[in-house]
Amino acid sequence: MSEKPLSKRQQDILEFARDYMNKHGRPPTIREIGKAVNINSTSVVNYNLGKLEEKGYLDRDPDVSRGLRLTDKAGVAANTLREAIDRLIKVRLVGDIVAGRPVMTGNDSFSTYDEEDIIELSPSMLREKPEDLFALRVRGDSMIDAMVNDGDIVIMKQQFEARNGEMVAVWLRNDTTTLKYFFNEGKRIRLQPANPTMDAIYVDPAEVQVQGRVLMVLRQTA
Amino acid sequence: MSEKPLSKRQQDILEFARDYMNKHGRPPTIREIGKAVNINSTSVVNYNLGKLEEKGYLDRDPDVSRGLRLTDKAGVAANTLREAIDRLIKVRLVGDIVAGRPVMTGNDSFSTYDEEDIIELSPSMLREKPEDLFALRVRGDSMIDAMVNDGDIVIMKQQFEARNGEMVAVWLRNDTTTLKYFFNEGKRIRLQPANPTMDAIYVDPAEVQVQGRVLMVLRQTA
DNA sequence: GTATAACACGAACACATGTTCGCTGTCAAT
DNA sequence: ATTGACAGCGAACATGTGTTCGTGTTATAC
Repeated sequence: MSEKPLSKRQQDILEFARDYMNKHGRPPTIREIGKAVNINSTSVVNYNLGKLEEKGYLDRDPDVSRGLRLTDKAGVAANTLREAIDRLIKVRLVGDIVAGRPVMTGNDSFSTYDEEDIIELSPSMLREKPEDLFALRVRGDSMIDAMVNDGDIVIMKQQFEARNGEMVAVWLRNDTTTLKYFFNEGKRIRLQPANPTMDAIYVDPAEVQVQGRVLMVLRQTA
Repeated sequence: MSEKPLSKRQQDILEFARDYMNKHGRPPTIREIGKAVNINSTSVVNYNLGKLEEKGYLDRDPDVSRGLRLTDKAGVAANTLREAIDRLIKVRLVGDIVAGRPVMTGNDSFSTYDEEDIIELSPSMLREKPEDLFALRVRGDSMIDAMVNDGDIVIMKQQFEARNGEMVAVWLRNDTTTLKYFFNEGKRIRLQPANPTMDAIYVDPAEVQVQGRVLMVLRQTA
């Protein structure tokens, strides 16, 4: 492992490339790098990119425009996670989930929902279509029995039916939305809190509307 | 909102672009799309890209090579999130956290830790360096009072000191690692469980070793 | 001093790539 | 039959972009 430090130019190039990719979703060209880092000659940029590749900060595809990729050594992995989460939250946070009210969504997910649409969704479809994912921010501590805090973000997959044992968001006829484990016991449906010290509730199937399955719970304490 | 369905070709283009970007980290060129979707003429690809842009599935930067970006409508956000999480977990899951044992890490984080290294880390450094992030998978339900389940993944930032009110992973001299809210009360340190029905424990500062601050809790129920 | 390597510059080149244009075919509406 | 919108084709063009080459500069070692 050669521990040659990066020159200022090389650091600038790395930083610019990282920002550029975050901003534009594609790698920069040699000339774009040059302009940003005040290098007039494309060959100099090319030269330094070669050095960065030697040192393992990026990969290059020869003869391909914008053919460079930052490696983990250049510090992308953790960043992309945070940005992806930020983005998901910004884009797909379709509503809040509050005890005492049904889930309200602005536009596309549940508002256009229609009884007629409760058709069987094939499991493969669900796996393949990430568009069905959405996120809800939990307000209040009504979900505390599901180990979900005030402020937590629940990432769900939209589906209107549930299999036994899945944790789902259900809307009850008494205008309450909760997160519970779902068990269909034939004549009635058992909704089991995640907290074992709390009792299950039993409801008539007609009074239950499954809204989605809980895939992930996110809690930010920063 | 025109609800024209996408033609087969346009669906193929979207899918190919998504895969290509996941694989190569850069958008494809018109000709690459053409080859993948069996279109011989670049103008036809161009035409369909225009249609897709009209319908809001992507953005294009004119006169820029590989100047196309998929929008959220095309279902990228959720994908990148999942991949980023997978990647982070794969790369940075440095160990398990089990009640009754201190945190064990294979290589770089805590194992090389030395008493001498407990030096003040500037907050700005922490903000700037995403390398300090790491993840732990919680085993057992000893953290249940912190609203953290068996199997949850805790994303932490390595730090050896804590400010009051932060949720931290602490290692106690009795060989226990727990997640608690941290309060330094001078002579003693109060460790407060997240669950309000549980009592705080008080420990001597010499017996407490802060290992990191909890940034995020991840629970996958899929 | 000279030699050598690392770094930088600018110009020229080759080809990759987005854009444009004329043409054809299909299909539904008139 | 005619029109017009839509979809597709192929060729030509202008420009974007990676590559190469000769040269110059600076620092270090001999």
